Amino acid sequence: MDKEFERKCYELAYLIFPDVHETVDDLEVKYPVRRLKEGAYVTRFAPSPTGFLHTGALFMALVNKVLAHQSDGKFFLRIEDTDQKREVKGSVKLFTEELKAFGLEPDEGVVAEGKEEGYYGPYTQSKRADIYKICAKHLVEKGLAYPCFCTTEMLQATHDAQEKNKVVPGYYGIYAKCRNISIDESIARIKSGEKYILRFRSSGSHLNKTSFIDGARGKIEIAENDQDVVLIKADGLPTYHFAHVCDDHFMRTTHVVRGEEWIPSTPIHIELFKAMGFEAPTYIHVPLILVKEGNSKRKLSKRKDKEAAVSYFLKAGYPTDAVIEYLYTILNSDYEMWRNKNKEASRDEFTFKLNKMSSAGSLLDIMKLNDISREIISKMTAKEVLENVLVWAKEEDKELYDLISKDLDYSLKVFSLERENVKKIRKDIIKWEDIRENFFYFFNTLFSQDIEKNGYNFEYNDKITKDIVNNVLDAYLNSYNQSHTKDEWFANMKEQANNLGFCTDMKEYKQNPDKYIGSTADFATIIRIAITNRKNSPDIYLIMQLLGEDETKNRFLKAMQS
RNA sequence: GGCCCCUUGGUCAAGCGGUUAAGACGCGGCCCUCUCAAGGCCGAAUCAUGGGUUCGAUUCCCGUAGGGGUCACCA
Repeated sequence: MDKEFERKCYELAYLIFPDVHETVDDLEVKYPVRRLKEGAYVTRFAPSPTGFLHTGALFMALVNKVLAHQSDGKFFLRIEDTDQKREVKGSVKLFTEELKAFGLEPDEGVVAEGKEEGYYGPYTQSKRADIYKICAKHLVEKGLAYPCFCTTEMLQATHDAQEKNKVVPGYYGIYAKCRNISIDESIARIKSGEKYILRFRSSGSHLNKTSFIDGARGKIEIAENDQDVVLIKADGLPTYHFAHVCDDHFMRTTHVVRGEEWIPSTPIHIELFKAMGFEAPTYIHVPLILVKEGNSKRKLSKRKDKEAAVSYFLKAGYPTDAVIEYLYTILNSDYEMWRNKNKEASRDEFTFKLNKMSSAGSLLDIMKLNDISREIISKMTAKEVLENVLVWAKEEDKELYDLISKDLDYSLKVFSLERENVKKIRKDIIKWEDIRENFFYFFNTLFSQDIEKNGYNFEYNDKITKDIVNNVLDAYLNSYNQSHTKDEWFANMKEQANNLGFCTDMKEYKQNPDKYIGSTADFATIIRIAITNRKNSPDIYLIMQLLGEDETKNRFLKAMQS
């Protein structure tokens, strides 16, 4: 009887997979266990090519890479393209380029569009059909997989009835209609050309509990799987569940890092690994990155949140290093502490610990990222800033790129402003996008554009009238001397201010504001606006030195004529 | 709804039975100052809730609430 059943299973397997001659054992030989140092992690990043790289995915890739590299292991990239309907072309190119931009390029696998490296490939699921067939055939032979002839409508009807009767929905037990079809009948129906898919024959029960040790969370207890999940879809490609098992076994993945949304389906995977006779990897479920909406939190959504796409950070010009540094702070709870003690150290010196990984979802904190980014940029030399800005502007702000690259020596001086040879480095750039607003007045074209668009923003009031402004500018222009030192320059400004009725003693001014037109600060503000058309700016002395005497004087004249 | 995960200030969080409950970002104030950014100093702000266990609970156990996830021939 058993022998007879076994024979029939083989017959069915042969009928379904007439062209498959290799066996699972052949694959074991073809993809041998990796020869790596004891304790080395083999991890992977396995996105679906659906159009854009999600910020949460970047986080996942980071965890994977850090774990692998910290243990002298391997980190590979696999493309999970078994859902052809959702596939967006160009995704692979985008993913590989963006990962590279953040320093998260894989050691193995899909390294660029149309380019794979490594001995465990192919690393694109749609090219692995043969492997899945071999594995599926193996299960059919063992009686652990069977053809299912149910139509989508039938499945839907069952599902609805289950919902109505408040029983656990799904394809299992008595609801698994095709599970008990005899092999003879299955063979006959397949031969007659009836359409079918392949399902797993689960031996579990949701009444029983099973558990697994999550690498970050510890023991997780959960109901056993009893669903006869689909293994091979009508299009001949495997479902995620089956592909995951076949791929991660034969790619010899040791640790699967994935989002916590996968916890509920882990029992399926564990049962599948067991059915195939494979050892399951260690699962590490990481929290989702959330965003605040009203009083609650939700997953970063690509439709609502621009930050959900990694490309946002690239476009805005955040140094990729800043984004990674920020991600580290939510990756390991003691990272910030470590960073404060080791300000100059490389991140590679930090030991990432799985048990220090937060298990609650974190809110994406743009303010924090901004702070980190500002700090990182403040540590760059003018030359580094220039190089970074050029790379960014070339892609994102062509006009700015042309202006900056026209006179590199001048641009370098501009970026040196309050950056080099100073005690206190200016910290007002968060991302390269900010460069335009912070430095536009150094470029005549942009300065003129600004005046044209906004006019001068002198803040006239009862005391500071248009006449006063013109008097200030006139007096200042006439006394202006480009060769003044900073002290001479300041002394001169005070003198001019004093002559026109401004108070040059702040304490005195605060006590008797009515006696004066304004203070030195007000006087300086008028000068500042003439030069930059902004109320706030870095040291105006330095700005005028950089602009040069002619341009400085031009700007005073221009302001007076307005 | 079933099942699972999570819960310390606005945010990221340290804490592992006894603490004035760290630190960082953000916020407020003051100082410095030609303005801004920065910097210095100071400050406000947290253990979701109810029961246990204990001499003592933020910490251990149970329940409740809240948030999130998941229940496809998607991944």
